[in-house]
Amino acid sequence: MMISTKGRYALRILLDIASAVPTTEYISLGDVALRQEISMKYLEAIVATLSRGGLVESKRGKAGGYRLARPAETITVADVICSAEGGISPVACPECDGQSCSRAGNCLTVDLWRQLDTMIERYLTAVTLQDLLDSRDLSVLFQNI
Amino acid sequence: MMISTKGRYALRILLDIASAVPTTEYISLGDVALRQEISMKYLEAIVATLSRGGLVESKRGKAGGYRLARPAETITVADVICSAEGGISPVACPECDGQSCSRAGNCLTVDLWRQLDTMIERYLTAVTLQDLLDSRDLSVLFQNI
DNA sequence: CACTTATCCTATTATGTCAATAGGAATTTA
DNA sequence: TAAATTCCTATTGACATAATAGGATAAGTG
Repeated sequence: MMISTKGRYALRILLDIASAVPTTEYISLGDVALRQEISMKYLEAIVATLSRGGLVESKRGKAGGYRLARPAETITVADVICSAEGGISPVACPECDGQSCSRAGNCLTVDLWRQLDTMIERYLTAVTLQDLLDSRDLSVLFQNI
Repeated sequence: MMISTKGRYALRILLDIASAVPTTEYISLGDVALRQEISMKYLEAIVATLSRGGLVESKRGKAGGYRLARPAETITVADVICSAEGGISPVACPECDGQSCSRAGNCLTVDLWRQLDTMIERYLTAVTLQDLLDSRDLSVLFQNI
């Protein structure tokens, strides 16, 4: 789980779309496919989930396409990954939720994974699409978390 | 990739072994299996990689088993995950290494994933088996990174 | 020397998710 | 009507993970 091709592609796709000069313009997946060298069909599948997640708006038919549903400053990388992959947590931790946690030995690790989750989520929430578009130095954000 | 069952189990196994009262004692996988409720055979597979990674020492035959190869203070969670899963990076990033990075659009994301890797690795390197055994408050370590 | 308890070694299977593709239906514009 | 595009449902292939199986080797014990 965590960050697979789907998530990485989703981010690239959104950055591509967000680069449109009037941000109100609709970008077709055909154009994105050419620029990003990802197959149309796969793009469709990924964008569908982004659309369901409310990150992009679509317009069908000729001269249709996709555009961001919100300003790039308000869309975080966490939003993108969550939407594309249905979650961020790097640890699918069955021990955490429920009964099996009764064993004392396990619970030594629960806090570790929780803390890790928190950390990753904070970081990815701190970075927006606009930050990436501006090629901002992320190590600054990294310090401030 | 990232942290799968194998990695989580590996950590639990090592903590179990590390809990032995004289730390020089050899703990059999049979005992670990009972306490951790993991099948012997699966344990064997996981411990084999930990052994190859130099984290545990074994003793064969009757009254044999496993013990830590180094003090628990010197074994980090990063060591364990690396050994069990062959790496930590949550992003298998083919864009990062090599030719396809020529496209400018992609490179907006490379720094993000690098930074994330660094962050996770630092955190998991900051936590040792002993920290977990002591049930130390990890949020303190978390702040100091 | 047997016997028992272990680790070790090499396969194999089953499951599931990911990555990618395929074909066509619905919609909008010109 | 025609072209371009999003939408919808299904399917496939490949691969990694999770787990199991059977036996070989080693070491202690009576």
